[in-house]
Amino acid sequence: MSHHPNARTTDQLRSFIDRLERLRAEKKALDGDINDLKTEIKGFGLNPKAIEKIVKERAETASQRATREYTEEQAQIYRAALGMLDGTPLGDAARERLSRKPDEEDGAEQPATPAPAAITAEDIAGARERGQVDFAEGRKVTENPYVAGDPRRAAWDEGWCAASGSDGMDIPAAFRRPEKKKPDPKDPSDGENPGPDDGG
Amino acid sequence: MSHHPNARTTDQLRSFIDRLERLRAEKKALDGDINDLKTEIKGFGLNPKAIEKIVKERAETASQRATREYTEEQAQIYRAALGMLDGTPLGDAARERLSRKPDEEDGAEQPATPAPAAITAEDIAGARERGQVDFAEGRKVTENPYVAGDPRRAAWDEGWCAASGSDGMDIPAAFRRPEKKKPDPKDPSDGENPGPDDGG
Amino acid sequence: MSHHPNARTTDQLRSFIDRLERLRAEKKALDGDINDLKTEIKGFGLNPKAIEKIVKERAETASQRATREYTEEQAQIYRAALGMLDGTPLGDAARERLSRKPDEEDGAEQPATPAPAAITAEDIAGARERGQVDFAEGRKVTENPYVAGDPRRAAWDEGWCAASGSDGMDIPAAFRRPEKKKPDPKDPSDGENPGPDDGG
Amino acid sequence: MSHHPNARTTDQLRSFIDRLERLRAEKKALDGDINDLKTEIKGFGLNPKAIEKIVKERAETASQRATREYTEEQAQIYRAALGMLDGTPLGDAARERLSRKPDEEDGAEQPATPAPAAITAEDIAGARERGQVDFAEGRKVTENPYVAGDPRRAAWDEGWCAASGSDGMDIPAAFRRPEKKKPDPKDPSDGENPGPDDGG
DNA sequence: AATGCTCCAGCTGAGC
DNA sequence: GCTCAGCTGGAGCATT
Repeated sequence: MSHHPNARTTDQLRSFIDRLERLRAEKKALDGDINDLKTEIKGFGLNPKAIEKIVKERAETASQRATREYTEEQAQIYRAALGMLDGTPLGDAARERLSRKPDEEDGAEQPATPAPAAITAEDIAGARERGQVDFAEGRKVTENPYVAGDPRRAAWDEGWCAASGSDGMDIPAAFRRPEKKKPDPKDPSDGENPGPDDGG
Repeated sequence: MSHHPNARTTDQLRSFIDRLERLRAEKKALDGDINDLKTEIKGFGLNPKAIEKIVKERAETASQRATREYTEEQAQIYRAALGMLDGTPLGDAARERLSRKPDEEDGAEQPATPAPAAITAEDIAGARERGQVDFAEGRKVTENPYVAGDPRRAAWDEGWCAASGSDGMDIPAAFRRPEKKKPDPKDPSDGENPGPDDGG
Repeated sequence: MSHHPNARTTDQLRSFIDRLERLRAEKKALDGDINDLKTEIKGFGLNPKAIEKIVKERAETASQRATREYTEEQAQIYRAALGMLDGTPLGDAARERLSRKPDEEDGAEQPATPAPAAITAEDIAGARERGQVDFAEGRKVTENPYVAGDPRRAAWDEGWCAASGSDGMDIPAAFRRPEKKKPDPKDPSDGENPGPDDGG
Repeated sequence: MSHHPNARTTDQLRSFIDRLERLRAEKKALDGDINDLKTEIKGFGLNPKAIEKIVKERAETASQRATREYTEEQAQIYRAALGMLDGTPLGDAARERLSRKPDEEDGAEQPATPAPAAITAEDIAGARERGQVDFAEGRKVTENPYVAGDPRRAAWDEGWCAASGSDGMDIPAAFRRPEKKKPDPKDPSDGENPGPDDGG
């Protein structure tokens, strides 16, 4: 007993507790940092929630993303069936899905995107460039020349946005979150263009 | 003490506990019912998750919906700026938002939807009907004649889906959830058309 | 098309949604009821949180209870080892646990409670009765004659409490929750007898 | 436009996203570390859940602790009233609370702990030492000479445990978590000394 | 600003 | 052995 060789157990216990507490503290600190960052984002005029959404998406694995999108497609199909499609037409994926014959169901890796046939990567790049040009020439973002379902449509969008982001304005208006002008919660001018009641 | 007028307190206590337990039990029972329902849905070949999504949306208040959509718009704008728009072009709302002049920011209730100018409720109804006809004539869902951004586009979609839902097939293929054909999780043929790994 | 035999799918979809919404609504209603009940309890002068605790305990299975208590014992032993035992001496179970020889660990169902040897159910009943008598004779609840670790101690407690509950006062003082006399959160007279800041 | 001074907005956006992702990653890493630690604890023969409990307690503010203990007291009183006191006699605080006159309710900072009158810090220290001595002399932990309610009781416990922790055994048996010897869930020898079904 | 509630993710025990 | 449902703890949100 002179040299209690295992007050060690108690020491270990103490050490475990210390380590646990330290780890929890670090986690808490990170929470603080994240909050600070969100504040900074808000202060900069951007929308933290939207950014978080993007971060979450980027964190998804391929299969998670697939599942999520797949579910969303089905939801859209159901909405259409129920007559709930309210100004948000079917997405491309849902559209493509509906156009399949029953027996070519999933698995069967057929051409997939039905129409665009001959669209190449260059076409895409071209569309992007054209979006930039169109912006420079004063066309509006609503004047995308490509039809929905055409992959070039998104590319043109990107080009237009890219150009619009480098035009000298400090923050493009649409990027900014509108001022918190406490909108009367009783009349959200429902359905028109709401703007936020920032907390949901 | 013959008539302890307030063993009542203890009785009350007991009663409170009983009531609480009963309520909690009922809640638990409902959880069970919901699970059963989901099983039934799955058994019927529909996707419970997608249905839940719809239910949730329908439960939203106008302002919640507004906020959610608004956040999504901004996220899309950010994605465009980052070059992440991957085949999913800008939604109408985001597009409309980007087309505004900085000074007509939100609040100012100007015409809102920019272009469609003269589109009336009748036009919408007509588009819906045309969707039904087009389905009957064998056109594909991808052949929606209306341009994105045009509200008639969604109406046509609805019409097409409504018609396609009453054509005699028992469950339209696209409604069904594909068989659980254990997709190799290593190769979700990412981006193509995944189908689900239903649990996510 | 005259007799779309399977607008049934859409009908089913609609029905599923209805049922889901109904179930969720019922659940929500129950939440409301529970809240009302808590309000009622508070209004009656009892402590809803404490009651919830009891309800939760009663809902536990034997094995859950066993596990919970076992964990608590170990926590107590650890606390003792760390010198954290702050006026809350070791519980009986922990005490009993510490007194075992290593090799008679658990499983081995030996006499278990070490000392009380000859205490019978009648002794317990007697102790309970004595608690009632002692209350009637004006003894204080702190004057429990049984030593800790003796099962009769709890029985006496129960008897005393039972008697004290039927003495004509409408709600025994200790049952009541003290008025919300906004205690200065800066000086909770920490450690003495705090009373609540009810939310925690 | 030669030096688009505010592709800066997009750059900022990118930066915000990077920072957010980094912070979230660090948090996730910490979760991993915590899990590793728990595994280590388990491997060492100690009970992670019990340790977590201690860590949580230590993290509590004074007022949180006060509230928690207060609620527990009331729960005990209610249990007593309901005849649920199952071998776990009233705690000191509850006992003290019950012994008050209605009008000296809380707030009024009267002597509080009723009896112990003259017990000093030295008495406490003495009791602790005596616990150590008693352990050395072979007394059992159940032979605590102090009556429940007496603060020296806990001190003696601590002393006894401290001594028992340095006696040369590597891990005192009671510290260890028993092996996972799949206890028959039908007969947890409920109420005796259960040992764990570790997860609850 | 603080607290209570709701939702979600991560973990744990059961079942094929 | 792996997946699945259930649960518990934490984070976000609404409210006062």
